[in-house]
Amino acid sequence: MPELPEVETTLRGLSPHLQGQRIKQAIIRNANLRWPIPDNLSAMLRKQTIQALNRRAKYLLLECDDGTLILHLGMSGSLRVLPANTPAEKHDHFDLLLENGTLMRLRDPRRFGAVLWHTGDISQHKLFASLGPEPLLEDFDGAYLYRVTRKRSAAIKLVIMDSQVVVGVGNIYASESLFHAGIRPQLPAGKLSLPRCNRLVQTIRETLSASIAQGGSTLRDFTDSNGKPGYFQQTYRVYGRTGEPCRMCETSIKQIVQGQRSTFYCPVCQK
DNA sequence: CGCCAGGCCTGCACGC
DNA sequence: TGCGTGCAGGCCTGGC
Repeated sequence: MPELPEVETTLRGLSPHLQGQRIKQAIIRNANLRWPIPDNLSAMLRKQTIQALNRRAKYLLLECDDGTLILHLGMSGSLRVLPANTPAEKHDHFDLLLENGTLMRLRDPRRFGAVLWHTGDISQHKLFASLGPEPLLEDFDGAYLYRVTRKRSAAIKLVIMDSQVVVGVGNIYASESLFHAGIRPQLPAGKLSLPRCNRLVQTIRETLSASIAQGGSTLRDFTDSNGKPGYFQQTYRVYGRTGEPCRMCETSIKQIVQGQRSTFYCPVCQK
């Protein structure tokens, strides 16, 4: 369940190991991810230097000399840095072996992740062309959210999970942010006032930032082959707490389905 | 054994 | 036309 904070933590953990390093070899053990890993990827990556590592939405971007390696962790993916001779296990589908002996390994049991190669401007890539703003950058603010929700009758929870509105707000943080903002997930987006849009933007930023900060504390384990790099269990306010007492008012937390996924909320604290 | 979770893309039908 | 919306389907495995 990598959400944006896990992806950001992974980025920060990988960067010092990978930045400026030259790729010796890419190994594809199972190309069958969400989309097939391109056939020619190994040839493309050979001798490429990783100039910079970045993140857009939940995609990790390894910017190389001649193009960008796009990585997505899907539901169950994780990336680790390991010694070059570490034996691969069952769900280890992709390796990047660096000339300095470092190995970056993708493990993804459910194979919802992705490994893609793109040359040219990444914003032109099909997957990136219509993405909304990053939730932690300044162009995502209350005025923006107010403007883009005006004519939308869909539930606010679905709208903040719409990657054209804002990226990186997954199912867990959507429920959590709405709880902190005191907004009922079913509320038609167009009915939110400007102050409530301001508040919701604030709580989205805060829940994501707090989680990233917490993830940072696990970074020392990033290269530990036994650990789960950059992943962290948190205490949620509503997510997964169906029937348990609200931490604010003790009312039983409700679970509903929106857009074929579970939503959790407090029927008293959220209006 | 069956069912569910999850990210996120794709396709369909429908109404304005 | 082209969009927003609601729905379903696909991909996959581990855990209950």
